[in-house]
Amino acid sequence: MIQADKFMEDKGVRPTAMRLLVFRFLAESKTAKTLSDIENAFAKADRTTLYRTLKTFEDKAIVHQIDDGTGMTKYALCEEGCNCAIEQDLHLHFHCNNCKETVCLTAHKIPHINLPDGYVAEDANLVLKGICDKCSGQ
Amino acid sequence: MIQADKFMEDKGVRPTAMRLLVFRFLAESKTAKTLSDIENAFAKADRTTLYRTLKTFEDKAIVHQIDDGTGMTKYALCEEGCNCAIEQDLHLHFHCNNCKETVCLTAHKIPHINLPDGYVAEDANLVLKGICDKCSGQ
DNA sequence: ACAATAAATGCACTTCTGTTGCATGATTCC
DNA sequence: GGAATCATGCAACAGAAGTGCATTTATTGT
Repeated sequence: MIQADKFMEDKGVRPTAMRLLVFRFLAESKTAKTLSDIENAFAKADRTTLYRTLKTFEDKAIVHQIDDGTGMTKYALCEEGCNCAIEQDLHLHFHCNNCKETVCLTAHKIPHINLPDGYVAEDANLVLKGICDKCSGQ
Repeated sequence: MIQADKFMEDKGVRPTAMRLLVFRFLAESKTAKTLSDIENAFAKADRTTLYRTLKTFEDKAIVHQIDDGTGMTKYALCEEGCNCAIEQDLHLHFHCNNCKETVCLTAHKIPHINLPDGYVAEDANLVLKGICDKCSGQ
């Protein structure tokens, strides 16, 4: 992992203490996290600050939002080379019905779909649900 | 369209006045509707009643929920032969960024995805976003 | 270094959707 | 007709998302 503060400055985000903590928390997470997850991870954190921190991160293509159908938006770090900034990085997400965690499957892109005449796709969201590798005992 | 009340009785749902209205409203809709949409369509309707009506419809496989990423769950009638009751009917949904409407593309099934070892898919949700046929002027 | 400016943070509050409890009204069954 | 069951409506709550504003912290220019 590169230096977090240098990385953030390169992205045009001031590396404050809180932001570095959030960044590192997400970096160490293997799964996508909700705002509440992050809030609970730091006892003294204010929800609004975290909310705006994540929004800033999103604007600067440091994290991307994930809507896995649980009703709570989750956040995950963009991978090296994730081009969320320019266009949507159309990898799919997997939500485990057992451990309730959601992971990015960055290697798996959403396949192209032939739409009826007149429909123009600009974005896509594919969420698979089932049992993840850890829960399937493999 | 078959008789709505007979259809509902076959499904095991008592065809009350409100339910028939909701059913007909959804039947006449080309797009998926939110609870608020339905609420606004009938001035004197109570939100709770509509909420439970939709829940009942869902249990009896008359409608299915759609999560198009807008944050509001939408509802659409199940098609003839839609097997939501037995298993998920994995058709995809299209959300228009222009008119904000969401439609079922029942003819388009979600393609099979090869997952990494240990992952077992049980369900899937694919939402494409862009411009619909009406808004693209075709 | 110091003032002026800009950015980040924290608190309070609002809004909106989804949801449940409970009392009342309508329907079915015997 | 009366009991039981189901549907409805009102009120209230929960949780997440979002906004406004004041305060603190950092940056800039001189």
